[in-house]
Amino acid sequence: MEKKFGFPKEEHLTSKLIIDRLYKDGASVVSFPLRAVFISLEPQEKQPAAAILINVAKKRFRHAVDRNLLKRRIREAYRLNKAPFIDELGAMGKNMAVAILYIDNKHSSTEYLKRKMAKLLAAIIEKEKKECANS
RNA sequence: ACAGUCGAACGGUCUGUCGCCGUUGCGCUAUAAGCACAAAGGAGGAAAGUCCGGGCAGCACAGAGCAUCCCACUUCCUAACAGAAAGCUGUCUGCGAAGGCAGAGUAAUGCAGAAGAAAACAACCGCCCGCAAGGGUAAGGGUGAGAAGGCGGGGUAAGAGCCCACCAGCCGUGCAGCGAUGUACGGGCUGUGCAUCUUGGGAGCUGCAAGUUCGCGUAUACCGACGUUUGAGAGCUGCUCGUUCGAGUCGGAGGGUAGAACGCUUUAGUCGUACAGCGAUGUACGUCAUAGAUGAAUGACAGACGCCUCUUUCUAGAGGUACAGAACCCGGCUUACAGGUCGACCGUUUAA
Repeated sequence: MEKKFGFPKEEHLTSKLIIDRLYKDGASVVSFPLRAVFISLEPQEKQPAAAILINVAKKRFRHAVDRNLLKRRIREAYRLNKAPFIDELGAMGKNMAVAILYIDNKHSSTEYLKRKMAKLLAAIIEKEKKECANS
């Protein structure tokens, strides 16, 4: 049985090539204080449905401790909310690379981030569906 | 008891749910490898700033000269240092324990300098001698950080180390100290700061995105300049000399890759004991093995307990719980920090 709430290394986005493409061509969705940049990829074997990158800008939080705390909270928010998102992607037969950026200058609680994360992921699916319908 | 100085060490604990990282064990599948399960681990005193020093790595290294940069009381420690220890001299703060700051040399040149009469072969006012011309004079004057070493006495026409006592500085000798230096005696008679400079010691350059190996992939197609002993160009620290290599090199334009492993954690290592030393530290023996990520793990959430402050119906409530996150590794420095602990010492008060 697959673990529902895991976040193994395969789901981290690490390829420099894909990251460059993502920032260049990716579509964007905002659910304040989160912003997602994403791009759909050709499905490949042995690849998870979604690869995620979390980023908190040094410009907004000067200390590494603050950035780490936010990245961890965002990661938890994603980990606990990803199941429906993955299912949808599976249904559409797509792989996706997503960068999640934090665009506030203040800290946010985990509870708040969870709610916003659910919204954000739903918005990605919606936008991608529209995209498919158009093309 | 209160207030303080210096030094040392610490800087949360536990439970539950869901996760992350590498290690080890075991099982499964057909090797490679992957998957599942389990176990024990998984940020700091500053991990920070990246300011010094070293290890390590690559490249370079016949030699000479010039320049550049860093250090500067003494002895000592160290792998090394701009660091530490123990001292020395001057000065400032404090009743004190203590603490801060400065510390190679000054031969030559320059600056100070819009002050002041004068910044070192001085003479504006003043004082003295003199009819005057002129001469003597650093005691008094205002300026300045600094005015002919300070202060008192003698002395003198008035004055002056001109002479004397004491003090400061300089030189010499003796004594004490490894030494900086201190001290005693003697001597002549003495202006300040800064820069350049001088003396002594030191410095090759670049940093783990170093570097090594494997893998993937391509293209020198094209254009321009110079050139093969009439030597393009490159290396040798920044320059010069000198020297070595040398048949391609440089620029434009364009193409490909950006995955993995090693480096990577065992060390100038931790802790303990003994010995040596005032001390930094060293030696010997024993002991322990303790993060290794790479778009970057070491967590999120909930609860309980500590600790601190305030309130209080006196056993509860409210609030707070810092600074801060490894990135090759060490030794320092600097900066940030809720809270409390220990040791030595100092002052005041009380008691004995």
